[in-house]
Amino acid sequence: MNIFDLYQTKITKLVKSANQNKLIENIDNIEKTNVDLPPKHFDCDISTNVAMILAKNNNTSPIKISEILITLFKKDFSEIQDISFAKPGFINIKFKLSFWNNFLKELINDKNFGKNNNIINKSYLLEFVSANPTGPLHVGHCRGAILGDVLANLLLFNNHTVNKEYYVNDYGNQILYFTKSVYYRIREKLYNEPFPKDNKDLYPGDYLINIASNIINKNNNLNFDNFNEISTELTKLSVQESLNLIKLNLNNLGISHDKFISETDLVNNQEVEKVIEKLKKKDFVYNGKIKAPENEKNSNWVERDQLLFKSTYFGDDKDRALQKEDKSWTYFASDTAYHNNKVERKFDVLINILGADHAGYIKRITSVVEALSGEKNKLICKVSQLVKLIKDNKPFKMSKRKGDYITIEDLIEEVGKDATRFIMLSRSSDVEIDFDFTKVKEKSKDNPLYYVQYCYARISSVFRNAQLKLENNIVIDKFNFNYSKDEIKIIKKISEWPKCIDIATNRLEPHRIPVYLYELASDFHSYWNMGKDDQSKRFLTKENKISNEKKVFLKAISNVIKTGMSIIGVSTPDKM
RNA sequence: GCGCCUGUAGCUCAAUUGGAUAGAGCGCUUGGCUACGGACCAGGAGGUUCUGGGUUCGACUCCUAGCAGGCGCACCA
Repeated sequence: MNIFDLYQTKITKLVKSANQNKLIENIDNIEKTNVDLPPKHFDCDISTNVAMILAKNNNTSPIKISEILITLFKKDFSEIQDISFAKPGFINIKFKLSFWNNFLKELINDKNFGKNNNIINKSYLLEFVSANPTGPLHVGHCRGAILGDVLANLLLFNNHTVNKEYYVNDYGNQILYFTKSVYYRIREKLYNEPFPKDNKDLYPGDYLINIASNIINKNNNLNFDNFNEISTELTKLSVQESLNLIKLNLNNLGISHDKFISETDLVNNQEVEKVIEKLKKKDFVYNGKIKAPENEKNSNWVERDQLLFKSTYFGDDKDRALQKEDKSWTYFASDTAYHNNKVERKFDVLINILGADHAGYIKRITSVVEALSGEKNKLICKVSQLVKLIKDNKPFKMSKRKGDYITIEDLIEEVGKDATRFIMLSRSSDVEIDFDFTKVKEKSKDNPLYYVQYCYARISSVFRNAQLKLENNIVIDKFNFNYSKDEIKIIKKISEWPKCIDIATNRLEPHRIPVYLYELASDFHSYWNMGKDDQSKRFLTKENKISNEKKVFLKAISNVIKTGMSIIGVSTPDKM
């Protein structure tokens, strides 16, 4: 139950009937009203701006409107204890205890408390990670990976359908160089030939040695004497080995995709030609030249005639190349084919999670999706900003070349899966994260993750001491508890949970969940410590018994913590 | 030069789609453990929300013009 939505509906209804009874003449902008949380220093529970909204069109003052509405409220809503007007025009409502008792009664055994049951379910295609299959993932990749995974969890929690996909860029020059690198490592192993370290195009990382060994061991029928003869086969094997590493990384982070889509397959199945025909028919493809960029280092700019997509039509800076000089497809062309494939599968919404370094790509890919689907905003691109690594108080630049980078394996080993997920999620994805590797290791004790987990562990401990099981449903007939002000404060916080989920889902901003959970945990710890001075705030009696009132209170808190933590994909241990 | 992101307390960040007196953590500072687990809590100091203009009853939030930092700007992927 979202009490804010509930009251929004109630208020709208009330205003409409006031309108029919000629009490309020003009209610055109009734949609603009909202129901919100009042500031802390007001002794009330919810607040609405409806009087200010209606005052304008009716050419009157908010106080006049509020007088009418308050009278109606008092008549119709028995759960209201107090309702008042506050400058500059808010109506503040305070509920009776019975309201909060009913609220708890509804959510106490509801494992899905927070879910919005009123929204229309949609089908989503969520593409994320999609890192090149040329080696294991590094720390930079994992932010987007976690973001995507949690977005999927959020959408699923709200009953949407979600397909999680990984687009495998196993086509093009990078893959050719990667395969060649593997080839040289194989020759190094078999024939003792030194790896050409001065070739800047090759991948020097040590992990290639393992990949090479694996390929040799699994394929003793292959002849490695001539690269050209085995290049197709070797590409496949090398990509496969890379993907195994990547899947292992993702698995360590608790992430799994439903589907891996191969770029090579799309190209081999003529999907690129198909989509270009489709775009040509709509007159979005032509042969032409691109203008040189206006930066300084364009002295060696070569103007070429190329097959171009008319992305300027959709507001892009320039049209984008689909074909290279040698007539092979650009990355953008095959990605267009992939997105056409997505469009043809008829999802309601497409979402791509991109790293900040690919943000410049968004305009052209959303343009092409609009061209193909005829729908604006069919594709939503979510950018995850950089993770700035800091080591020993210095920025730490990762370099694959030097073998100087932090892998996901390092990270999980040092920090742990749960802490990694929690930290990566606790900031808005629009903001860069400082990830101080040294500090996170040292200070893992005062990590916000533990603060929230500790809350759950404390509640578990109370139930354990009372010989009860926290996960069992609570069976109580009468909810007429006399909660104190400090308890109501936490119950009110719980009532914000559905709103938090709503906003996080609608705006695709999962960071709101760890932020909320931290606040809830903070309120709880604060209450817990009150028990030291005040017997009535202790959960257990001397005989280790717990009252129904306290049982319900704790269960409600633990439900929200548990649900929230499972959405962000971290554990809630009973003991720490 | 252009595009995207960011600019809030000394530092790292929140701020419920435009609400009322802008909140946390760290750091600084004063207190609290014969414990329902102190991985905790209570208090204090700390703000011209980068700047100017605009819209609005109301702006950290929207518009506009700047300033500063980050990322990107070819046929790489």
